[in-house]
This record gives sequence, structure tokens and C-alpha cells, in this order.
Amino acid sequence: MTKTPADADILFTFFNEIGILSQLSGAAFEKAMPEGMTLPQFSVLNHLTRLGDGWSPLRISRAMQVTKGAMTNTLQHLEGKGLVDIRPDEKDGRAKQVFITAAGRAVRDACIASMIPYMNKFAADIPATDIAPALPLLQRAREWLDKERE
Amino acid sequence: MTKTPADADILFTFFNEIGILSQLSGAAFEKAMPEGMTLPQFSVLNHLTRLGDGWSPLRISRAMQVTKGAMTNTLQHLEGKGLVDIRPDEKDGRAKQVFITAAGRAVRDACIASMIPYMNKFAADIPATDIAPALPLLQRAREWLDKERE
DNA sequence: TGCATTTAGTTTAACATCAAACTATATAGT
DNA sequence: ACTATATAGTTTGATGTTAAACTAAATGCA
Repeated sequence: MTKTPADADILFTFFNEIGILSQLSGAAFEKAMPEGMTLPQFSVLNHLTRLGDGWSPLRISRAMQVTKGAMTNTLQHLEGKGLVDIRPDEKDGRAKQVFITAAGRAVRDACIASMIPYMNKFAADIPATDIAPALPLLQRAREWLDKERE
Repeated sequence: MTKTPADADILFTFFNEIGILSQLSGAAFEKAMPEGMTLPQFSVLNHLTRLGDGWSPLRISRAMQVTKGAMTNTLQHLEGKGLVDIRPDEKDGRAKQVFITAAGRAVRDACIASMIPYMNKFAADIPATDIAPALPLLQRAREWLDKERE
């Protein structure tokens, strides 16, 4: 008998692999991306492009699973580079609205383009058809952790 | 036609889920663990327990996929708490050897014990039998990224 | 209306990480 | 032996993150 049941071992291994994968892929992406762009910055631009802009900083921070302090920081960098436009929300004096600029869209597209070669190289060894079946499980796990966070 | 091929979309989604999962699970673990213990510290103790101690800091840093500077930091914390013992390597004047202490083993066990309830709760909704099939893929992806890092 | 509470965003302090510079020791080539 | 190079570990400076304190505005309720 081991101290940790076999099931717990599987879960430990799972989360351990997730952690290492996150670190390695994040580093690879940042290296590939245009100079000065970081993964959090790209994530925000990508989010605004895919899901529409005009969101408040707080709502974006929740969608990205970071604190609002971290989002303040990221948005200040993006605004400083002219990649987003931040305006006060007319309906709510406390809030702001974040819009992606044309330059922001261009940088977002450049980021994606810069990753494509890496993705292709990856897909050559580990095809998307192998990855796709794992996605529902990952999403389920992510939703569970998110809900459990209270 | 979209700008990014469907396959690239799947890979982007995959790595995005990995990143969020890593963040959420890491935060959940740190909250569950004994006061003052961090995930990196636990990882080192766990590594020394499972794979044997006497390793050099550099070798540990490589196994954990962090820089040696980060490992210096983590080991200093562990040594300060008396959880590891660091001695010069007799065979190599540049190197050191890291040993886990009895207190270190106790803390490592306590960390694992503190996570078991969370794991059980997780497993109640997402059983290990659902997780296990995804592990080979995650390991393959991790090994690929590690190898590609040059 | 007025006051307590909640919400949006910023700031601060602490900390982990990385890349790069640096010290010290070992190894290789001449 | 000597010198150049490689390796082990630490330190430094910058950055991104969190939790918590703080400011300002909105909401709820009496």
C-alpha cells in the first residue's frame, strides 16, 4: 500500500503535467512573439478581438482569471503602446471601457502569425486530431476549478 | 476562410486551457497547503522524496524546468526552514548536494495530506478514470516542448 | 434625504520568476 | 604547466502576480 491512493496519484500527475506544460508553452510563445509583447498582453488583445470590445477592466480580469490589479498593469502597458483605448463608461462613473485600436488588431494578428510556424512544427509531431479529444476534459476541469474557487 | 486554420485554433485553445488550469490549480494548492509553503517548495520536497536526494541544485532546477537562479531562491527558503540540508559536493568544488531532512519529509507528507480532501472533491465530479486517458498526451506534449526548447 | 454597503479601479508591498552578469572551480587543449 | 573554455551557484535588475489598503462612485434601505 502506498500513502496516496492510486487515484490521487493520477490527479497529482495530471496537475503536475499541466503546470510544466503551462510554463514551457508560455515561455515558447513569449519568445516567438514580437518584441515587447507578453502573453498577458496578447491574451487581452485576443480576447477583445474574439469576444468584442467595450468590456470593463474588471470583466476582462475575471475572464482571464487574474486579479484586477494585474489587469490594471496589463492595460496600462497596452494603452501606453496605443494598442487599446480606455474611456470612462458614460453609464457608470466608476467604470471604464476598453476598446482595441487598429494598431492593436494589427499586433494581435502579428502575434498569431508569429506563432503559426511553431504550431505547425508541433502539429507535425502531435496532430490536432490527437489534441482535440482532450479539450472537453480540460474545459470540464477548468470550469470545476473556477466554480470551486468561490 | 478564417485567418487561422482550424488546426491552429485547436492548438491555441489547448494551450490556453492549459494556462488557465495551471493558474487555477496552483492557486488552489497553495491555499490548501500548510502556512508558508509554496508550490515550488513543495515540488522540490516531493521530487527529493520520490526520486532520491543528494541531487545538485542545477540538476533539480532542470528537472523542475526553472532557472538555477529561481532554484537558489527556493532552496534558500527550504534550508532556512530546516526542510533540506545543503552540503558541498566532495567530488566537485563547484557543486552542492541537497538532502531532505526528517522535518522536510514530514512537511511534504503534510502537504499531500492537505490536498487529499480537495482531490477527493475533484474526483467526485471528474473521476481519475476520465483523467488517466489524457495523461499520455500531456506527457507527449510536455516532452516535445522540452526537447524543442534547445 | 442620508448613511451604510457594495462595486470599479489604482496603488502598495511582498514575492517568484527570468535573463544576464559575476565568482569560483573544473576540464581541455596546447 | 598554462591558458581558454565550460560548468555550478549566487546576485542583480526588471517584470508580472497576488492580497490588501485605498479612492471614488453607485446602490439599498431606512
